[in-house]
Amino acid sequence: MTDTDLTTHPLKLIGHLHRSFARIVDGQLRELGFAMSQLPVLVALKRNKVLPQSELARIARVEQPSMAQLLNRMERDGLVQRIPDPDDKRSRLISLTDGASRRMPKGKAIMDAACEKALQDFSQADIDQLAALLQRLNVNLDRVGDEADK
Amino acid sequence: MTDTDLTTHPLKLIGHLHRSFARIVDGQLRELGFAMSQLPVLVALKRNKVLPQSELARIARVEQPSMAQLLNRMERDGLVQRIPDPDDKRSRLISLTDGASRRMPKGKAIMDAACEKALQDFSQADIDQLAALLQRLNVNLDRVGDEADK
DNA sequence: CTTATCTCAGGGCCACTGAGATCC
DNA sequence: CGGATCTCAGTGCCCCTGAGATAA
Repeated sequence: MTDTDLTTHPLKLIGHLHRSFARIVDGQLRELGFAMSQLPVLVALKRNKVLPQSELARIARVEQPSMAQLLNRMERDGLVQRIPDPDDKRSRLISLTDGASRRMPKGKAIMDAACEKALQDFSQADIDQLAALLQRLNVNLDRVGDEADK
Repeated sequence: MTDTDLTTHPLKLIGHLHRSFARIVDGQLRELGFAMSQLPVLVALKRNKVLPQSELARIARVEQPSMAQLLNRMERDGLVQRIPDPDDKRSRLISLTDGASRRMPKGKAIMDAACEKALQDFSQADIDQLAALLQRLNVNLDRVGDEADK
């Protein structure tokens, strides 16, 4: 009776889940100088070496000024550097600093350890099933969001 | 190759999911004067009529000053009222305003509609399975969080 | 005196909008 | 010129810590 909403609404569970996870991981990452909101940026730059701000905003799905602000903090904290784009003088290209690159594996280890603890009693089949269900949810929500954008 | 992390880490999917969902629902709720972070408070007060601030902080799992600030905004927006606790002169009791009570069903309808869209191609078995998996995750994360508190 | 409840002050983060500057 | 890219200024929300006031 008291928690019917919770069980019938997976989306509320997800909110709670996200907060718990953020609490745990964010606290540990902060000791390394990282933050969860930076992860999409860090991962994208790890893969692509160099990207313009607009592309990072697209990847992280935030507006451009939001990304600029995030990159300001990351630059202040010595995680990224901005260098002028030789091909487009309006734009600057973002890349990871050596320090950030060096600390990335440690950050990944923190994430992995947290994931492992969270999934400790899950079989591989459980994990696969969960991932499949969540991906379907993601597809649905993305479609709704795109429709709302019109 | 490009999104191995995403599929192997349900917890990243959840982050993305939470953001997409918040985007959609928060926007619609705001037109009603509600916000997602207020939901735990609104629901708890709907059930219990009257609660002290400390209890609300515990339910929403935030620190007390954070809850005070949230309640300040909610009071400013006419969602809750604070009345002196006759039994404890340190404390004030929080309750929903009539206006907020009246608008709650409409807010719930927004949530339900969003959930339905998100889950539109899910069978009942899918939903049950998803809820079960998410609840196991929640239990694990709560335990990790409690351990970290020491 | 100790503990519980709440307030105040201040800070950080993340996101937005609106208004430019600069360059393609 | 029109459009793309980024910056600047201002706002709001949400969460935190630390330092009180006041009452149990």
